[in-house]
Amino acid sequence: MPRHTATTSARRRGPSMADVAKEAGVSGQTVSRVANGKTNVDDATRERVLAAMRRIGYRPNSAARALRNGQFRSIGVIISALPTFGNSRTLDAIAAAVVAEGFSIILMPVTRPTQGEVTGAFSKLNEQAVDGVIILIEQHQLDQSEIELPQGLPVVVIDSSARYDYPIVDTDQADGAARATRHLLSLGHETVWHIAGPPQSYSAERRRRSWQSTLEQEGREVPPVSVGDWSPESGYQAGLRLAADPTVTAIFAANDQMALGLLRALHESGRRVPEEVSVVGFDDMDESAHFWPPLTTIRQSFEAVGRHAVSALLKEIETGAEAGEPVSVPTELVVRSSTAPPPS
Amino acid sequence: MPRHTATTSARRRGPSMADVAKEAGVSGQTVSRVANGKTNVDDATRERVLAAMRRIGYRPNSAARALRNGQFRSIGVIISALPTFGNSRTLDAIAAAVVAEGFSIILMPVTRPTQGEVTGAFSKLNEQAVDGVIILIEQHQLDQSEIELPQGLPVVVIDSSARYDYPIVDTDQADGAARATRHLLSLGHETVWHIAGPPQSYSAERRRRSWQSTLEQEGREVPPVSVGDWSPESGYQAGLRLAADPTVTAIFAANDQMALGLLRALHESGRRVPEEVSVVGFDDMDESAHFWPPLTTIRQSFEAVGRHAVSALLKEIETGAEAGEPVSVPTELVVRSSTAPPPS
DNA sequence: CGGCGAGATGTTTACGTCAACATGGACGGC
DNA sequence: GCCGTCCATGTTGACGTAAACATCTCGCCG
Repeated sequence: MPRHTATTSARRRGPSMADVAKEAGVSGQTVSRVANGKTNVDDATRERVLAAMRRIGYRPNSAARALRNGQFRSIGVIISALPTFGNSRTLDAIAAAVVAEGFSIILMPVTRPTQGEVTGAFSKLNEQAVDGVIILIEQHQLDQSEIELPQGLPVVVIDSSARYDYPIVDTDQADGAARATRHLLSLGHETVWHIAGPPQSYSAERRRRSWQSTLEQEGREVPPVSVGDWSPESGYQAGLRLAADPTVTAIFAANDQMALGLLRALHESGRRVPEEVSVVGFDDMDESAHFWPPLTTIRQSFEAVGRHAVSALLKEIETGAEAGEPVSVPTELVVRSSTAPPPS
Repeated sequence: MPRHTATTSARRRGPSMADVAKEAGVSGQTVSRVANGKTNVDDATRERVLAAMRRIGYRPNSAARALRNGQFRSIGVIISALPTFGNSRTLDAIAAAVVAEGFSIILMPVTRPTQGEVTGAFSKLNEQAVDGVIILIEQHQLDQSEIELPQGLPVVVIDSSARYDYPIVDTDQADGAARATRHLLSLGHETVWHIAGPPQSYSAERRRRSWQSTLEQEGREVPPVSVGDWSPESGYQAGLRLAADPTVTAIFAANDQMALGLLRALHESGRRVPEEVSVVGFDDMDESAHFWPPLTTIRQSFEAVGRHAVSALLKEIETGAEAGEPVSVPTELVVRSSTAPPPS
């Protein structure tokens, strides 16, 4: 590697407290006091320092501050499948809550949710740069074997199996799936078919199990499950098969995207929604109200999930307390035009 | 604020190089050399140090490293409307590219894209913690008056007006809109109607202008514009009005979400797509292929935009060079089932 | 067999900030 | 008028790292 002179590629360092101090004719410590809003500074002096700061464009150096305090005031988010509807919403809520607390947020994307990638995310992005971590990973083989997270770093897990020792925040998946199933049953349908998400996903599993046990509780037959991968395409494929069976009158898709594909399959097969077949989704995406027909679905509050995750993490960071109670965020049934009583 | 003893809320600092040095019986400097993969270390010594690191769980302290080097190896992303389809995709691409370069990424969300919020994002999250910034803001009043960005911090702007002095990376909006318009014209439609995005959005403006000038070039009448706000609901409202006019046979919606609302309005009004009315969208969301009918649209590569933004920024960081050439990412017409020749 | 260079390792110091302690002046009570 | 107090401000040092420089040990060549 060639040597450069200081001006070439080296970042020219910004002005430091010492520069401000010289400019204002005070000591560095006084500058520090002003920068941190301490009260024991004469008003005139404070003004002079503030003016000097503005004049030379002083910005506090967060690295030095972090080094001094042993705290970074920032939290990391390990996330996979960021552009996913739910994940991006949750991330947004997390980010908003985090900055509201005066922390900043470091994003650690992983391409695939494998064990190695996740542990790598910790070490690769030197984990000494965060005070805590939120793990937001859709489907994980993680559960296969314990993943080792660095020493005493506070961690909150969203949407995980209960295998972790860390606080968990999530939507009440079981309750949502039960609502969807009961809604269809209460309209008079004999039973409810299901297009599930990928079995590696813990949310998908919970929705599937809850759908099943709700049917069993009501003494209904449990039809075979179609398995998708959350994508509209997989919903479409499953829908094509379901549409061919005239006994199918009610379908619960594990998310809105698969419901969209399902609707398309039903249209193409000439099965009218909701007159012949009723459909319920899960998520309540922005788009769902404008599907054709507008989709009845289960709304989950990603915002609440994000907020709870942040507050749990911050509490853990401040008190040093280990894992608190898991938090379960309730869901809501949104009835639109894709459900109706079965044809008589 | 009450005083705590060291064990209470104070983050217990992890082991430092000094600890490793003592454990391995070498000097701190040698530990540093091993940590940084320098070659001038005896193999036996290196092994010993590595073992010591593992034994006591050493992690490099990035704050101290940043302080020493004057570099953070991290870049900030100022983003508004994160959960938006395009933004989350772009952010994902940015994140992937950034970590591939060994940098980490700090998220700075702003709730509204006002001048104050954006400048606040710089100072609030002490901007000394990043080596550069990518601004990803959908619609901005920013252009109203110059926003003052901190001194010599490298900046890349995505989807902005040309008012900035910073490198700009964006989709070739004009080209995309022209493709959409010409596609409809080439099917035999007399003219093309347009549902535009919000006028504050520079992308929306460019799409609208390109649609208009394409029509003018072809000597077609330019119908009045419907203005939406990107949401399916606004597309639906505009669609209701358009559907009532029997002379409307071809509509170009400025994004897929508004196209979705438009499709619903056409269905509700009993206007068949594509037999009576053709529709083209813009974005090519995952869902678009499964709209009813599957949507003809303009695909833009958010991935390419993200990648280019990162490489432009990194180049600027390394060389210190000011604003490079703006980058324009091409679009692609994806023909599906929502377009056809007009009814004869 | 003395000297010299190369490579391994140690020592010093500075990066920017802020807690802890030190200093120094003003003011009030007796 | 002397002393104790309080408040503004200054000085010192340490956080963990790594560049620069210093030292020490070999081995090789003349």
